[in-house]
Amino acid sequence: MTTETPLELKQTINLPKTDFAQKANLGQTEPARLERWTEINLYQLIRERRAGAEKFVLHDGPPYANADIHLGTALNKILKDLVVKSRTMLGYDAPYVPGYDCHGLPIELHVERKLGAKKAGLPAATFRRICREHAAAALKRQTRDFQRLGILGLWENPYLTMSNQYEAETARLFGCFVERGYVYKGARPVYWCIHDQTALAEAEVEYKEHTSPSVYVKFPLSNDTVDGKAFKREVLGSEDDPRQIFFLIWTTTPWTLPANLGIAVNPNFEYAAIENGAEVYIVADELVGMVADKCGLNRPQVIARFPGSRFDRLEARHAWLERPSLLMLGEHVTLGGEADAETELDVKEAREKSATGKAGTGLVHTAPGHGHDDFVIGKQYGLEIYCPVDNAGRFTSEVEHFAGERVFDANPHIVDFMRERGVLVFSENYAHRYPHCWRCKNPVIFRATPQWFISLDAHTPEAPVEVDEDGRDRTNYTEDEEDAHTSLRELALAEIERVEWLPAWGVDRMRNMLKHRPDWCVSRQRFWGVPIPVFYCASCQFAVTDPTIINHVADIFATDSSDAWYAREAKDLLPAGFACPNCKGTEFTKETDILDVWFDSGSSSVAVLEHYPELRWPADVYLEGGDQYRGWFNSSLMVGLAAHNRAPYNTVITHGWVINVQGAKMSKSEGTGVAPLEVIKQSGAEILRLWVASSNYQEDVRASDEILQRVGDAYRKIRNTARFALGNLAGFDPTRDYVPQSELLEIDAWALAELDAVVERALAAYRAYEFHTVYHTLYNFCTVTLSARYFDIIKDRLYTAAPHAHARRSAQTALYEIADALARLLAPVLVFTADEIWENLPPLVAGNGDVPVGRVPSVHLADFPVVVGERDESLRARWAQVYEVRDEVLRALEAARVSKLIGSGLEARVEIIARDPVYSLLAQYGEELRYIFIVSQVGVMKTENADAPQVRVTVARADGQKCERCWNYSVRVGEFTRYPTVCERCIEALAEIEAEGETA
RNA sequence: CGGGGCAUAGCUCAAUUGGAUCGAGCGGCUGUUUUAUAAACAGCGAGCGCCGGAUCAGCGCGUGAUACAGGUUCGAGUCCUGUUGCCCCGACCA
Repeated sequence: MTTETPLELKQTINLPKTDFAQKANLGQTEPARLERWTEINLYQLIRERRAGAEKFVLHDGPPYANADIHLGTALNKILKDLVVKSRTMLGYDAPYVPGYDCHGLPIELHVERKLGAKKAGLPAATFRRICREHAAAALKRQTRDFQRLGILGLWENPYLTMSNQYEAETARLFGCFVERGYVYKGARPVYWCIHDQTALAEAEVEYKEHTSPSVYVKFPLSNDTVDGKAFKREVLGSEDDPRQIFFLIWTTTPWTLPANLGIAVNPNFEYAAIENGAEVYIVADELVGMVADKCGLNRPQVIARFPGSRFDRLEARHAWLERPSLLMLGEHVTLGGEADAETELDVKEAREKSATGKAGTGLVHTAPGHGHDDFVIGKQYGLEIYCPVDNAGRFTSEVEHFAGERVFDANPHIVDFMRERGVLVFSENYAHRYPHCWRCKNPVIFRATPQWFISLDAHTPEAPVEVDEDGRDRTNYTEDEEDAHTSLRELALAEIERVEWLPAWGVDRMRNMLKHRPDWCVSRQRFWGVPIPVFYCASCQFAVTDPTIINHVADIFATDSSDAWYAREAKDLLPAGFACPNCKGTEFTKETDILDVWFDSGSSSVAVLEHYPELRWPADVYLEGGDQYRGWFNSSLMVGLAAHNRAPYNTVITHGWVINVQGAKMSKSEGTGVAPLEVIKQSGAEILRLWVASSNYQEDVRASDEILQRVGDAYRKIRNTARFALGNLAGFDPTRDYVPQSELLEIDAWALAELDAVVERALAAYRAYEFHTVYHTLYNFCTVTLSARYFDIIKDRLYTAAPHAHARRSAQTALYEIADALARLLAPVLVFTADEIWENLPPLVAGNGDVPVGRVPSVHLADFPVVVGERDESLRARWAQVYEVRDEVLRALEAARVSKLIGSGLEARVEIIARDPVYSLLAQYGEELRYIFIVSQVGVMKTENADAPQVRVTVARADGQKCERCWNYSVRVGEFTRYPTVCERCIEALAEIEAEGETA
């Protein structure tokens, strides 16, 4: 018996103690931690630690190095980081090499705007240098922001599509396509300014009001073909009927009529044949009235009706030229009447307004060289991409009657001409929005120009392809038995079936796209990109497309960058002594087109995965937004097939778009956007990361202030849960105090069984890339299992038992396992907080052999917890029932509280009358029940009455006095002279504490 | 217009793949504790009647709900058809 004075009771309570702050202050602590990671070079440490482990390669789709990051970019990068970190902790060696897409039009446009008038006369090389600097600056800012998000990767050496090595590889890969015979030169309509004599990108045209002649023109049915005769018989009853059948078309660009090669109809529309004297016109049934009004036909008699599909491949004659015009089926044909307008915008506007009856006949004049839809359908039907208009917008000599005239000047002449010929049914002026050049403000035209294409359907070198004045070339095609006869499209369609798509509908979307996509036009009439490495013989115009030459050029790019294309003469880019294979000429000019930037980024799998030693081809995972089905997933697939006959990815994951609460698209201009950098500044990157993890990214993801508020609440709950565990581990030395499984108190064993189930669920979810399941599992575990139940119950034991007491060590053992597992499971999501938890776990000091000594310096170097399995499921089931009874008790306590019987639950004595299964369950726990229910006394009685409720709970005031130390009520308070205000339980604890001379 | 997707509580998500009356957490409201304290825990969630001045409790009745409308099925959030709304792609935004 000690003779010292009694202890201060408050000092004998083991209150939580930890450096793990309650308030996260993420805005400040995150950057500090990032700095520490940089100091120890955490990413490299992870690489070293995983060296030799099985590889897992996520290949980063390069964001465009133009603007600053927005919420969508953040979502994309955080998801990738979740994949990389979780695979790492699952034991893989999962390196992450980020990249940037550096070439392309948006940067050019940006630079042009900045330069303004100064751009004129600037050498291409200088212009490219400025573009390069702009991209470099943008990607630097992006890198800083990505790192701030807590994303670990090879930030000091990302891949850049504008690096020498990358540009060289891009050129070589173009050579691969050439070698396989997929590359050809064809024509394709682009916006063309006849004033500046240059191609324009869509972003470079402006739409303004413009008045065009609107004309209705009749194209006669060919009466001398078999099909034509049959059709005539169908309409008029006899092929000898003197009446002539005409297809009535409408257009606002009469100057494109000389290039007419076809007429498109919608296969799903009804068309009518109407009589006008000795002539019969075919127009869309719905538009008969409108057309008749306009064209001044009285009381048109409908003599027959057909679905549009009936006209497929019928032949009409050109309105005045000795040339056929082919009837074709196209879904782009609308009744709005504007589908044959020569601009995309007109078409779109018509669609949006779903305008009816403004103009049109439902039959669309088609000139494949002068319109986008025309081009697509023309290709489909094998029409020539015919464009008899030169750079200056003048008709070429082959155009009868109008050769040499500028197209806009020719318009009225053509109208007059048609009127004289009697092929014009009606004309009027038509005001609409029409594209104009953004620089010179003149109206632009659609004009087919020579372009390089990659064929989706070429099977062999001899496959028929389009030829233009430059001819085509198929050098050095190697007869590779296996795939020589397989087209890119076929290869691609077969390959995507082997790829795993998440979500699964991705394969449908991809298949659909591949089936219908046109040949890939890889030419861009621009400067900021990888030049198409092709030469033209100065004397015979022969196009040199030779993989050997291309590789020679690529070697130059590798050392001098593709700027060399602009800085050097053709002869300095060709091997010494190279002569034209066709005419032996030795003078060459360079191709001026550059490659489509999708070719750049599509090349990344080879250019990056085969370049960085830590990576490998193919990638395990691509993960991008759903817009990339047509973009990067597609171009990467093409390049993969050309290079290695295989898709460059095993799994493709897509995420949805970020939208606001109303489900509308995020828009900065409307103020509905959430700025990621703002969120980071105010709440921390963790909140953004937790938001990503909480959302089901396979659908569109919602973001708003309220949602982020909720996520912030959740963060604090998780943080406090961890803090409670850490605080109660003060003084716990795992190597000394750890209680073996078999000696744990039952509820502690239960908590660990629950933890194990959580670990199992979380790991399965991580493996399946279902991060929101991880989040909900962990969050639910924190709120319900731990905070509301386990922690609340064990508080009494942790605080009031003697520090060394077995019961306390038992709880601490569970807390230790929980905190450790939480840190690991949270690490991919809460990268900063998990590391902070990790640091605040009790130190592992001198070991006794059972527990490993020391801990890796960061949780990101650790593995996920291991699933024990073989859980005692009966334990979990039993406790589930106990908690059901507990809920009943809590309800009863609340009622007692409302009626002012009690305040704190410890002021209560609970009496339970239960029927059997429940009674015997409760009986097992006996004295424990008061701790489980957090009341001072519990009495359990059995009833045999089958009419009684299973459980009946009544509440009374607890007997005895409140113990000053543990606040439980006991009739024995006051019995103990040394500590007269304390209960029998505390007396024992105090005795132990005094004996050991220890406080918490 | 075409291709693809989505729609469950104010918010984030479940629902054993066609199984019974659709759930959890959060938020909200109302309280309790002051030993996780810038915290923790709990209860509550249409309405009507018994009910007569009001409140609480109890008991009883009973309604509704997976965007909307149909269909298949013994049975549908889940499968089919259509409609509406929103998103993505066809326009170089992830």
